[in-house]
Amino acid sequence: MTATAAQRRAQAKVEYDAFLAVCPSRQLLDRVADKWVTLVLCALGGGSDAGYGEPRAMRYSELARQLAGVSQKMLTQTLRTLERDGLITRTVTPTVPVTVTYELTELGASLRQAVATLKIWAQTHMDDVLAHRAAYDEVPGR
Amino acid sequence: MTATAAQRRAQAKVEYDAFLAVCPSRQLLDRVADKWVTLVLCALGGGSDAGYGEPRAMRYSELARQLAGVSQKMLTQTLRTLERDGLITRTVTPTVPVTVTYELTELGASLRQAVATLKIWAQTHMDDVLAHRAAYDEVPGR
DNA sequence: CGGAATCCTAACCGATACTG
DNA sequence: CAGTATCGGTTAGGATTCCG
Repeated sequence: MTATAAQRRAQAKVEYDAFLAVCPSRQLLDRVADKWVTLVLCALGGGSDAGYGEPRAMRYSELARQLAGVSQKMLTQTLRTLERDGLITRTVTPTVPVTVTYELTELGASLRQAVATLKIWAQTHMDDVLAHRAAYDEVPGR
Repeated sequence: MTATAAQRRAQAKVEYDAFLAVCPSRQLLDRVADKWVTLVLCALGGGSDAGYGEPRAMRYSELARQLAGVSQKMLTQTLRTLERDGLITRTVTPTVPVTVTYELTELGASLRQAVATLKIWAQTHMDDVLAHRAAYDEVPGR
């Protein structure tokens, strides 16, 4: 007996998943998708979400203060993955107590620029989206 | 007794969370973050992840076939939120059995363009990222 | 100060079954 | 064909505690 329809579908799914796993866009999106990734990028980029300054190095505790909502677990985790991906650098200065600073790499800065274009879109069109959303929610039967 | 340090931190967190909740960039990112949102946008945009065609209407089952990994629950859910946000339209044709087609709106098409810039970045820099990642993983003690 | 390790809950999501 | 409804497993992520 040859493959059933269900088996063929399962196979297609596996292949598609494998494709997505190595798709560069997908990998990037998975990074950017993370709430704290973009916020850290922003903070190190020298601006809060509005307004831009010069990129600058920040200490762990500075970041924790600026991103008020983050747990230290998520902050550490986020910083690790960003370091691993070469988007930021981690510098340990052996003072007492120890001082750790984080800074955008060139690669990280360029990613921040790319993400900024999404921000532009958001500022231009997000009120449209919200209007549609409100209109949609007006209709009772759904 | 006035507010403790812990209380002040908690307060800051609440305010920051509230800020993020209404931040347009954040709201957009939360949408784009969704794995299937970008893939549906892409499919309706007429291209798989590589290559572009003309935007075109697609039926529910066509989408399900092209996005091989998606469960019908996630597909429906994704389509609903996109429709709610005015990014796609849903058209029901009362044939027997019923035919439903989805199509990008102008707004949706423009978002797809914006996301495409991220794709450019990915194609340009993602191998750098992967190289950093591999180098980082080489070092045993972490 | 800058973490690492542990526990625990909320949500997400897939699989399955049923419907107009 | 194009969904809706329900159940259950997985897991992301917060709170807490401890360490160099």
